[in-house]
Amino acid sequence: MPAATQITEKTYSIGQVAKMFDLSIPTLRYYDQEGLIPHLQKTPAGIRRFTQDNIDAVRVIGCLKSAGMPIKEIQIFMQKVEQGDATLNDRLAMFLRLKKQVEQQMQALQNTMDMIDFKCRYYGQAVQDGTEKYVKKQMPLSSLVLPSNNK
Amino acid sequence: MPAATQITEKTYSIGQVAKMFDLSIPTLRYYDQEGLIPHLQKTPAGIRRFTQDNIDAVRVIGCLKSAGMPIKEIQIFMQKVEQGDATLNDRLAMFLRLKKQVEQQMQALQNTMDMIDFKCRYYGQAVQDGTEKYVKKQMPLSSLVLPSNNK
DNA sequence: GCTTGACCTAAAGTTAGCTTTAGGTACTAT
DNA sequence: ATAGTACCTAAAGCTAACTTTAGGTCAAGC
Repeated sequence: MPAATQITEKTYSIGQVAKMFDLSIPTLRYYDQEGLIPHLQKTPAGIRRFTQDNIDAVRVIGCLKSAGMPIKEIQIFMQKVEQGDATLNDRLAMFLRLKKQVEQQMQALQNTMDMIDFKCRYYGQAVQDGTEKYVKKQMPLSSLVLPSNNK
Repeated sequence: MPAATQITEKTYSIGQVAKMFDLSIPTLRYYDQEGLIPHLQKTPAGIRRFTQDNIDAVRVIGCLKSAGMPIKEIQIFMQKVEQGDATLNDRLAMFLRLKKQVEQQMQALQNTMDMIDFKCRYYGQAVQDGTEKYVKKQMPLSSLVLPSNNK
């Protein structure tokens, strides 16, 4: 064994991380300020150094955000991450809940897509006719039935 | 033929429409103010009366919003609706563009779902192990490959 | 030794999309 | 006629998620 077993992990500057994720530097600082990046360290001079774990956290933030989760809730999740193994159950429960929410979002987006497809057909015909007059009666919006909300 | 052919279409109050779509009354007024509801009429006393067309417009607003379209753009679209048949091409083009955007959103949401599924498996194992220690090495986040961005 | 570029903090500013407030009008039933 | 309910406008207020501003540190290269 070496006398000084200091495994200095590779780290990245805030600018490098910003480019990786196409985020602005102030945004990353804001995330840090809000406690969204567990265990993010600074050099004695006060410069942030991102470890792989920190980078993974930024990736998870992106995921949670695109699932529509507000910053405050992401904060709560990251606090649980900081608390270690005692919160594993909570974190699993959180992702299971999130999965259901995202399933609903996908269904909602599919409904939106159905409406858009309808409108594409509608306006496709209207453009052919040169007027909306005929298509308006033959393809009323009411002919687009919303899918039953199966629970 | 009757002497006075006044086809008085059935109309709805703002409160009724609010309930139909589960929107607040101020929200509907705000939409009207922003010009999102073409041809919305008021009684001489200034009370809004929603025709079927107006109600269809509210439904379309909901669709465009859930497609992530900002109010300002919905406004532009509704202005084209008000301009009549001359803008049919524009409106078709708009929905075709929107369709592509929503396809991308669905792909993004699928990626989010993949991450969530991964985290469910990850924390499921961690909970079984009683610690994150082992699963962290065996299932690093990097093992979740992002799908190639096929154009 | 001085300029350049990347970083820092604290605090104020911005934008979207509503919501709330304050004060008033108009049918509806008792 | 008066109480209640639903509607109205104009304007101010609110929240989230950043962004911008102002002023400063630090290490590297010329």
